[in-house]
Amino acid sequence: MQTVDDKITAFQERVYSAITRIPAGRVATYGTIAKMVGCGSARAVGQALKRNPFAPKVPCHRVVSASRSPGGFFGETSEPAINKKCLLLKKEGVTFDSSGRVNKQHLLS
DNA sequence: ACCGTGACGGCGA
DNA sequence: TTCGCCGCCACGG
Repeated sequence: MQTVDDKITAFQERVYSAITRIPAGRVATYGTIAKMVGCGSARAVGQALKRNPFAPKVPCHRVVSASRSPGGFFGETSEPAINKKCLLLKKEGVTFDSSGRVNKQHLLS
């Protein structure tokens, strides 16, 4: 990955790489990604994602919380940002329940 | 080098 | 089932 010369740690690059593996119409939880990169903390993944310098390259919108909550979007947990994220997922074929939570059937292992 | 913060997760009330 | 608290990891100041 050398699209930009941003200086990021190997950990972040690792996280981005894992997220890139997520197919459209599917979503993964921060915890799952954490395990992928060999980390036991989903928080660390969130930190890396919020810094995501590869915005369109890395589909961060396909990453949700284990509670099936949308999570955040570009460092913003506000309604508008989340709304945009959910809209993108819906576009990819992801469905949500009445509570606004992602259906687990879309969860990637 | 140290402390505080944060797109979370799991357990308990 | 929902709300709250504590715990983990990595990063910025």
